[in-house]
Amino acid sequence: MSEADQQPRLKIEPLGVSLGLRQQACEAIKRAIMAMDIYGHPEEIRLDERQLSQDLGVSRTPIREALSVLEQEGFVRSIPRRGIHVVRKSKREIVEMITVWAAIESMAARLSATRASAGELAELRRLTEAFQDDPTGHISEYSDANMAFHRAIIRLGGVELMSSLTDTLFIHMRAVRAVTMTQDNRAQRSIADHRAIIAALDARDADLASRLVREHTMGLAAHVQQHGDFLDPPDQRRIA
Amino acid sequence: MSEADQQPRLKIEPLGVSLGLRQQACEAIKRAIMAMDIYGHPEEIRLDERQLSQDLGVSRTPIREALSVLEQEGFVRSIPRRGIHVVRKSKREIVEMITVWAAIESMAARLSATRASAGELAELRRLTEAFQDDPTGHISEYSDANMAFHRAIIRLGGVELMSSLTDTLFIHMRAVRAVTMTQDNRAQRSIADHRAIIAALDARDADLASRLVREHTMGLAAHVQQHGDFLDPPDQRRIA
DNA sequence: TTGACTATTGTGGTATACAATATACAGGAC
DNA sequence: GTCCTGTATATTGTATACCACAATAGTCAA
Repeated sequence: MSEADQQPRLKIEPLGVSLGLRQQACEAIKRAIMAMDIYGHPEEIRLDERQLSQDLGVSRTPIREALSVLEQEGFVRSIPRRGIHVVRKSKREIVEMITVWAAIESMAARLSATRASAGELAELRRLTEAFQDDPTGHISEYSDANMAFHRAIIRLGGVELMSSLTDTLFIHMRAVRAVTMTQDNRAQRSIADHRAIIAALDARDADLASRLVREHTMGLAAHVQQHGDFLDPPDQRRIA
Repeated sequence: MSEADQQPRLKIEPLGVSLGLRQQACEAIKRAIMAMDIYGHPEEIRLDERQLSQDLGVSRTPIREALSVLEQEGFVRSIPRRGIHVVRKSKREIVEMITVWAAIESMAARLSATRASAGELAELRRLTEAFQDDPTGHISEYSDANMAFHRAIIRLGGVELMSSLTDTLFIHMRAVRAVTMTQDNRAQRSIADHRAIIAALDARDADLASRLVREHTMGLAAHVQQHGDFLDPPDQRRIA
C-alpha cells in the first residue's frame, strides 16, 4: 500500500486554528509577563481574568485554563477569592533555581563529553568566539549568547527532559539577568570559563567538564546570593 | 475585629470548598492514576471528562482545569477532539527522568555534605539500618524505605525546589518500581551503596558523596536501559 | 472623633448551555 | 465485493450566566 503513493498529493498546512485556544492564551500571557520588568516596580502585579478575556478576545474559560498551567509552572499565583498576581521570586528561590540549573547542566556536560560529536563541539565553540574579545558594550547580545551557550551544553547532553526543565528555569532567570551584568568583569570571566569548558569537552574529560560547569554556574548563584538583595521586598531582606 | 470571635463556632470544613475545587480534583485524579497499574495492561487508558464530573460530583470546569495541570505535569495527554489519555512513559523517558534525578540528587548530596547537621545524618542512617540485613521478602517496604532514603538526601540539601521537582519524578517512577527489583542482588547492592553514601556524608566528603550518589542512580538508569524493554509497546522496541 | 457594623461592589469559582469536530456506521456506486 | 461518502452520534472546546466570598467604604452610635 506504500508503493502507490507516488502521485503528487498537495500538502496543505494543517490550519493552525486547531492548536487550541488555551495554549494560545497561555503563550500570550507568558509573553506579557516576560515583557514587563517584574522587579522594576515594587507593587504587586495583579491579573484580572475579565480584563484578559476582553483583551485577548476570548472568554474566561480558556483564560482560566491557561492561568492554571501558568500557576503550575510558577509564573502566577492564585489566591482563592483574592485574585491572581504575578509571582515575584525571592532571592532564595532564584538561588535555588540557579542551583538546580547547575545540577542539571553539570550532568549534561558530563554526558556531552562522551556523546557529543566533534561537529557539535565546533558549533558550540562558534557560539562563544563571537564575544571572546569584547563583551562590554553589547551586554544584551552577550546575554543572549550566554544563554544560548548554556542551552547548547544541555542540549548536547541528549536528555530532552533536561532541556525542557531548564527552559522554564531560564524564563524565570531572564527577569534577573540584570544582576549577572552588574559587574563587567563577570562577563569577562564568564568568557574564560566558557572556553575552559569547551576545552574540557574537546578533551573528552567528563569529570573536568562537569566540575567546570558546576563551579561556573554556582559562582553565579553565589553572586546572586551576595548582591541580589534587591530581589526581596525591603522588609524581608536578611543579613548578608 | 478578631477578639469578638470567642464564640465556639464549629470549624466544619465545607467539604473542601475553601481549598479550591480544582486542586481537590487534581489530587483525586492523580491518586487514581497512581493507584492503577499503568504498565500492567497494554491498552490505552482514556479519561472521560463527563465520567469524572459525575464521579467526583462536580461540573466539568474544575475537571478540565485539573486536567490542564496534570497535562502540564506530564501525567495525561490531551489530543484535541480525540480525548485525554494517561501517558505511558517510554523507556527513553524513564531513563531521562532517572538521569535528571541523578543530577539533582548528586548536587543535593554535595550540598548536604557541608550543610547537614550530625543529627540529620544520624536520622538518615536510621532509615537504612532497618533493612541492612534482610531486604528480601520485604520488597514493598524496602521500596518505600529506598525512596525515603533518596528523598531524605535531597531534603538535606536544603533546596526546596529540588524536593518538589523530584517528588513529581518519583511519582512517575512508582509505576516502574517493579523493574528495580527484578534482580534481588540489586537490593543488596543498593544497601551497600547507601551505606557508602552515608559514610561519605559523615566524612563531609562532598566530592565523594556526590560521585557515589550519581553512580548509584545512574546504575539504575543503566539497569532500566538494559531490562526495561517491556515499557515500550512491542512495535516500538529498539535493539538493546 | 473613632470604632464597629452593614451594604455594595468587584472578584474569582462553578455550572450549564451551545458550537465544532472526529469517529463510526451505513448506504450507495463502481 | 469493496471503497467512498454522507450522516449521526459522541466528546471536547468555548461562552455565558450565576453564585459565594472578600474588601472597602459609608453610616450610625458611643
